[in-house]
Parts: sequence; C-alpha cells; structure tokens
Amino acid sequence: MTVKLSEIAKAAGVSVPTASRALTNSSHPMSADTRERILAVAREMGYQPNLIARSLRTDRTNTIGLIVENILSPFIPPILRGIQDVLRAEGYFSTIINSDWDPVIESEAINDLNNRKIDGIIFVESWHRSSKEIRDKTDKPFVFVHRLFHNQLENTIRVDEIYGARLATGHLAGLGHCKIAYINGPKDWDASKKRLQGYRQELAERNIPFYPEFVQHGDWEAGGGYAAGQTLLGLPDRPTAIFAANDLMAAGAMYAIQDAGLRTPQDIAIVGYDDRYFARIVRPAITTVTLPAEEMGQESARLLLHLIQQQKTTEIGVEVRGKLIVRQSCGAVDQKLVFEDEQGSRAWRSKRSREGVFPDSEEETT
Amino acid sequence: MTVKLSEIAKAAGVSVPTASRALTNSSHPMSADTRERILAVAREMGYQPNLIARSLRTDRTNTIGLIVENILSPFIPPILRGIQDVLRAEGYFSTIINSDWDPVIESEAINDLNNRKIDGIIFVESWHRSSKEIRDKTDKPFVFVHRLFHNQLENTIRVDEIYGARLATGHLAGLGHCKIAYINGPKDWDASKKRLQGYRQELAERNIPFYPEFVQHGDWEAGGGYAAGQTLLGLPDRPTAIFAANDLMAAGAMYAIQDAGLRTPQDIAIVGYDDRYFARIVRPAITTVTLPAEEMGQESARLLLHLIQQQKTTEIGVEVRGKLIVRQSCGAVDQKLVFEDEQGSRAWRSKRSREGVFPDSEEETT
DNA sequence: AATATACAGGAAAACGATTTCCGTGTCAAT
DNA sequence: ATTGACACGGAAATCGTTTTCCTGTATATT
Repeated sequence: MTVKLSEIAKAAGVSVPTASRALTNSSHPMSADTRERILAVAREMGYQPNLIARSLRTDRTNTIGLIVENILSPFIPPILRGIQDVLRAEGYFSTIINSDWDPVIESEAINDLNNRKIDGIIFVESWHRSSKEIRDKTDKPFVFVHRLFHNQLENTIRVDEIYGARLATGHLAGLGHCKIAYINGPKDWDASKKRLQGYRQELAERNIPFYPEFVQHGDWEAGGGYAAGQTLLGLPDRPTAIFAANDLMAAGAMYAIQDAGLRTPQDIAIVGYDDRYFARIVRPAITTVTLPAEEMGQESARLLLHLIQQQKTTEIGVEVRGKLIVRQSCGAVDQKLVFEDEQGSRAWRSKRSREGVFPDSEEETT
Repeated sequence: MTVKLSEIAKAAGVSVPTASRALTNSSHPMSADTRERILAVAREMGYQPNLIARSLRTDRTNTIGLIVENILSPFIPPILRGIQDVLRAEGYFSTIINSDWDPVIESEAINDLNNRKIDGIIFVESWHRSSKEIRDKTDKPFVFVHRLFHNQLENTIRVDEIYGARLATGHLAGLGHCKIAYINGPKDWDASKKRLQGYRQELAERNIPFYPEFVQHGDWEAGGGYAAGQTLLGLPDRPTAIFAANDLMAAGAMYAIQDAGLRTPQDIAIVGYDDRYFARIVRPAITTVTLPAEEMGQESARLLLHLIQQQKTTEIGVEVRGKLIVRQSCGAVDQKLVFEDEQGSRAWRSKRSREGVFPDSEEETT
C-alpha cells in the first residue's frame, strides 16, 4: 500500500539519492528535466515519505514537545490552540505531556522528549525551576509561556499584568468612580503584585487617593471573593466599585453585594479579570480584562521556531496585553439582557452552523 | 552527550544485538549473568534508546494520533486528559490535530499521521463519515469518542443519554414534581432524540402524564433556553419543574423564570445537563447530570490499545453513564451559600496547594 | 559414543530515507 | 590540446536500532 523512495527512483529511471534531492528541494544542482520527471512520478504513484526514516537521518522530527501543567487548567487549552495553529502552519507537530506540577514527571517528560528527538520544548504554565536546570537536561531550545513566577524573563511569553490592571481600574474611574476597591490574589503571587501595582499606578495618575483598607486579599476562589466583598461592605466608608484580580473572586464579591441587599452595578460596580467563560453567563455578566491565551500560545510557538532556526539559545521574551470586555457588571452599558452565543466567542461549532450541517438528518430516513 | 547502544555493548564486552536483547527483555534466551551485566553498564552510562531508530526498525512508534474537533470545545480537554492518562501509563505518547470540522483537514491529518507511522487514531468529537471511508485512508486501528451522530456503534465510546435524561427527570419526579417540562436541543440531533426518549420513559414508568406542550426545543444556547422558558411560563397550566438538555439552556430558562418574577427552585425547579463549569457559579447553582468526559477518554484509549494488541479491526464500543450532581436549582438541598472550589472539582492546582508551594516567596528576598 | 536438542551469542541484513563523496561529461579559458 | 571549473548523478556510508540467520558449545537422549 505504501510506496517508497526506491520505487519512485526506479520508475523514474534515476537513483535513490537523485529522487530524494528532487523531492526535498535539495540545493544540489540537477536538471529541471529530471526533477520534473521525478516529481511527476512521485505524484502519480502517491509517494509519501516515511518521516521516521527521514528523522533518523536528519535528526530533526518537526515535532515540538509541550509540557503543560494540566490540560484541564482553564487557560491551557487556548494556549495550546494558539501553539498548534502556528506549528501546523510551519509543518510542525506537537506532543503534550501533563506534568501536574510534579518535578519528577517534569524530568521524565523532558527525558522522554529527548529520546523521541523532538526539536524543542514549550513549557506551558509549568516548571518552576531555572533555565539552567533545564539546560542540564536537554540541549534542545525551549520557551516558557504563562509561567507564573520567578523574575526570569528570557524566552518567556508573559502578560502585561500592570497594563491589564490599569485597564480595569481606569475603566471604573472613567465611569466616575473615586472609591474603587481592589480584591487581590494571595500576596506572594507575582500576578498579585503586578496587578496591585497597576491598580495603584492608575489611581495615582488620575489623582484618586489610595486607601489601604480598599485592598483585600482573596485566594483566587469565589469563596475568597465573597469574604473580601463582605469586608469591603463593612467599611465605614464603603467603595462604589470593586476590581477583582480574577473573575471567580469578582463573582464571589458580586454575590456578597447581592446578599447584602445591594445591586450590581447600580450600588457597586464590578470588574473582573481573565474573561473566564462563566463571566458572560452569570447575571449581571461580568466586565473583565481578557487573558490573551491564544495569542500567548502563538507567540511562544513563533519564538521557539525562531530559536530552532537561529540556533540561538537565549532570546528576550514577549509581553502581550489583554483587552477590556465591557459587560453589565460595571454599569457602562444598559442592563438589557444579552446572551453571547458560545459559538460566537469561540470558533468551535461555527463551521457546522455556518454550513447548516446537521448530519443526523440522514438518520431521519432510516 | 548521548550514548548509543554500540557503546554499551562495547563496554559490556558483548555484541550490539546481545545488548539490545538484554535491554528490551527479548524472548531470545540469554544468561542471567550477561543480562545483568549489560543492564548494569547501561544504567551506569545513562543509556537512553533512540526511539526514532527503534521505530524505524519495528514500525511501531508508541504514539497515538488524536484528531479532535477543536481543543477549545468544552468537553475536549477532559476527554484528552483521560486519554493521555491511560496512554502514559502504557508508555504511549499522543499527538493532537484540530480538525475544525473540516473534511480536508481531517484527510490531511490522517495522512500526516500515517507518514509519522503512529500506531492508532482516536477521533474525538470529530469525523462524520463512515468507518469504511477512514479504513480507505489508513490501515491503523481507530476509535471514536463522543461522536455525535450516525448510528454506527463499532469502536465508539458514547454516553448513555437515555440513562442521563432519566436520572434528571427521575430526580425531579422524586422531589414530588408531576409537571416537569423538558427543554430539548434541536430536533435532529441524536442527543436530543435520546434524551427526549429518556425523559418520556421515566415519566411513563412513574405514571406521570406526558404533555406534548411541555417539550420545547432550544438551540443549545442560553438564548434558546430563555425563549423556551418564556414559552413554558406562558402556558395556561405551567410546569413546576424544568429539565433542560444542557446547562446553557438551563441557565437561560432560569433567567426567564427570574425575569418573570418567580424564583428557582421555590416556584420552578431546574435541572441541567453536562455539568459545565459555570453551572456551579451561577446562582442558584445548577443541579445537573455530568458528562463523564474523562472516563470516556480513558475508555477510548483502553479500547484502542486493545485493538492495537489484538490486531482486530472491529469491536463493539463502550457506553458510559453520567451521574447526578445535586445543587441548589432543583430544591433538593437547603439554599445556604455553597462555593465549590475550582481546585476541589479538578486536580489542577491541587499539588501546589497541598504542598503549600508558593514559589514566588523566593522572590520576596530579592 | 553418536546424535539430537537447546542454549548463548555474534554477523549481517534490514528499516527508508539523507548526505557525503566521487566520477563522469561539458564547456570555457589558456 | 590541455586544464580547470562546474553541473549532474550515482555508489556507498550513515543514522541507531531490531531481527533474522547462523554457529559453536553444552547438555540430554539413545
């Protein structure tokens, strides 16, 4: 069923190397005539190269290893999609390993990928050690994307957290709020620090006073947001707006407001962060700053391919920016009901719908 | 840096084939003595086999191709996780291709996977043609998981939709409801038909009359659920409970109820389907039937590995069952506030928390 | 003692491509 | 006419394993 290069060569009346050269656009000179003939024969006979054999000889597999924290983690799939799109366009494949934050699995993963002779590695929200430790384990180029900590910046795709926080804070300020509280993540997270920084920068630039009691810390979960919201509501001079460092805490805070008999956004406006899917489902839908995960994935793949081609081992990383998605919770738009279709936000299912394909209809007749 | 088999052989004073036999647990007889010696040398020298070379010789890559509709589609990541877990335990890798429901991409994908000599293919919510068409394109074994249509059952992992719908309907009936409406998906979807069937079976078995006007059709989206909910509310004899064929429509129906000035669950109880993440975030949190995606992934991987080992090309598929998750929207539990931690529902981030690892803390000192 | 059998291990082939190296033939320059 | 450069294509090596085939030795069987 599968035809090999030697058969193409024989059919075209040339040697195997010549056939190889024709089919791989080798720089080795050859007459346009024979090249054409070989290509024609290959096409006709449906030649498909055995990529394993090619890889053995060339030591390139056109495959990238992706070590991800856990594919179930909310931002990983869009990051992967971004990576895969860029890789596919360049003729690369990928293979994914979940590390579950286990250093042992991470090590094994790198080792496995080495044995499979992949061309490079992307660490997606994974690996909390230094580049140097990784360099000990593999000589392939690698890149980090959305790694949450350490200040190491080389070969890292990261989010401009300060910008995002300013976007959210500035939006609330622009709506006339002067008493804007901030529900942060845990103190020691890098993202927490950066977003707090952005919040304060934006206030300062707008000459809005900063009140330390307006900054609460949550645990990234809805429960923490709820508690933080209650604390803020209990203040003698309570805020008129709350920016939460993620959507989950924003939802929690919103529920605390509702349970206190107040309304969002009329009494207290809310802005979240991340643009998780549920942000558009809850009522009111949460205004938020997107985490541009697909873009980060794309950038990471581009950077890695660049490293592979350039043979350089270090490169400064890339910083991407989210954007503000205005929904009901901030009070900037009217409160009429809006349902954002799932298919509108994501490409998924769009093809089906666009073509009106409902394959089951065939079944109707049976 | 990398040591090859021939060096191990030389160091152990044996020939290359003998070394190979020792390291691969070959059935070829050999003295325990030399085997031990070879293994010791290999361990000491840190031998790692070149899997590309092995694959070229054995024509097995220990890699499975996964053709998925789109990794962004909500159930795909958990299915992939299930697949990956089983594959990893058996020493297999996977490589993912997004088909975006494009038949051309699907064909190319199969072709690419062929060239890479993968050992089998899992189609995840993808491919709407017959097994026969695929068999024309590849001689590797393949399996379908959560394929939404056609009645072809071989090598398919699917959900017992009837069971799930009965679970939801029965739960509402068990709470004393006799007027249970059903918001279905589009008529021509297989899942719609099956779930409707389950709904009717459960009613029949409990001697609850079936009212055709209690069955509405939505478009799987929140907007459709909202509209269907309004219709049901407008009935002269309106239902006291609604079962919706997915969570998105359940949320929409719930909002229609709220906008009509009624309460969930006190006035109208709601049960959804799928256990999407937002179901636990909205208020009241939605009681729902899980779509056991991870389990489906695991089963599909097991089935495929079985096919690979047995060399059989056809096997009857597997049917898995979801389970009921009781939350607030059905009225079965008290209405006190419950926040389900994200980390409680998923494994993600659990490791970090369990170990109290906050790697940024190192940064504190800098 | 002769023969069959099983065991251990090595030589060489094989997997299917790419790359290196070399030998022609052609052409232009001397 | 000789030389050198270059274009073109083939022979052979190569990538690192596994598998087939074979040989020699030790043991068992008659």
